[in-house]
Amino acid sequence: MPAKRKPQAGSSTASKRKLGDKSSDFEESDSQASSYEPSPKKKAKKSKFRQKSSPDAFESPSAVQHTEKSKISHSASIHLIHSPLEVQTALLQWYAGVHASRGMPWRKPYNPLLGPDERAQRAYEVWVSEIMLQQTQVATVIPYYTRWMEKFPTIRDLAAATVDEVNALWKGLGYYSRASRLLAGAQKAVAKYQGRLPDNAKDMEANIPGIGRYSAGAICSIAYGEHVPVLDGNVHRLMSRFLAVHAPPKSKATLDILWGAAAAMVKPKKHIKVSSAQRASSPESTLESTRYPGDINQALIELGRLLAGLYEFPTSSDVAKTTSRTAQAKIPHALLTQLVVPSILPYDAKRKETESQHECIQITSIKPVGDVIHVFSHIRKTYRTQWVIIRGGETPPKLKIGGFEGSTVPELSFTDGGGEDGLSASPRPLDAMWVPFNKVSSANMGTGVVKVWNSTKELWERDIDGS
DNA sequence: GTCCAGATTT
DNA sequence: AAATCTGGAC
Repeated sequence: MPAKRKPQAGSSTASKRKLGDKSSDFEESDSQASSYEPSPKKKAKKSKFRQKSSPDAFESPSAVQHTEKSKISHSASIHLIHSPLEVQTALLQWYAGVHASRGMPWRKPYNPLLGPDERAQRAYEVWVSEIMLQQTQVATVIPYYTRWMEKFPTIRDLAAATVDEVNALWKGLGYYSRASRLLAGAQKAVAKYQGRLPDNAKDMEANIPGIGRYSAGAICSIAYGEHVPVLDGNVHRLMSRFLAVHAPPKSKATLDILWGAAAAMVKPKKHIKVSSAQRASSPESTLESTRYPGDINQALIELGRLLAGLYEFPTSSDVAKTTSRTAQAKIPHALLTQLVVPSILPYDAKRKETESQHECIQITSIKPVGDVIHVFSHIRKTYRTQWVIIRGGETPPKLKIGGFEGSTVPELSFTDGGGEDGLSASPRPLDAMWVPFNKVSSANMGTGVVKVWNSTKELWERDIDGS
């Protein structure tokens, strides 16, 4: 998914990261389970998976370095969404608060009462926006979109236009072949479909030039309410992290997993029969009726896109390469100041009987995990990771984020590595950034997995036990 | 992202 | 020979 709906410029490191980048590989061999290999590549393109010879400092105790292309030995089921409803709820709740924030003129609330013609008009609008968004970021597209709709309010207006008129409006967007396909698509829709874009993704993709799997899914879910998935670069990034996928990002196996996950998100729920009277009185059913596939897809895209407001684990920047192992072990204690915590006991201090578990937190263990290299554009960053166990407190400590201390923790937490990420929004609990320990890699180091809030307690307790 | 041409598989 | 996959171009 190269050129596409670009993430907000300069927002964060993640926008430049290659998902599944294998610049370094640490995967704890995880004995059991099936062996899942992302698409059997023909010849051994070993060079592509450059190995990292663990430099200086220390060796990672649990990391295993592979000399061959690593195979992932775990059940493929970890890459499935196990409670789509739960995730959907959190996602839509998040989206409800941001969907209108960027003033996208093509984004309108889904109206299930619309008739065929009105839906087709919506499809036209979404279509134009989607094609423009494939190559340009939202802020830039808006004025182009507005001008376009003024000149060609309906698909019939577009169909009647000349290439020159279209190109004139497209000027500055580049990729003119898209503009000409837009025109060709409109003409075909008028000539063969009574001026209405096909109302289902399959037909749309098969018959309208310039519309592929992604666009068909986006347009049909948003305009027609069809339960079809979308997977663009943003959703790819989101789902990769959510499911802790660490594999060649473009391989068929990886794509299959991600499309499957995207499909699970919009899978229609066999709704329980509710009378309109019940619906009116039950907030539950009201929410249920609000779960339109188009909203889910847009929410996924939106969450995967800017990427600002992402969080990383507490990090100390610019640590000298020569820092000794002993000196490094002292860093985590200083990092506690980045957390919202009750009083802190020194690492080595013996806990006095009088000191309540709840009033004090204390680091009880610090272990080097190994180095993780994060490469994005021209920057190459080494994370010297340490596994720190913190004991005490009633709940997982939250990250102190400038000015937002104490605000509400959203149900969805999404984090990213990279020190230059804009840290905004509300503080996240540390455990919301939890990443399966055996999956620490360049692809997800410092990257939190989106977690549904009500599942974090369990994770927290499990981590404390060190199991 | 989509399209297309060449390679591969059934 | 049709269906599917893959890598590069726009």
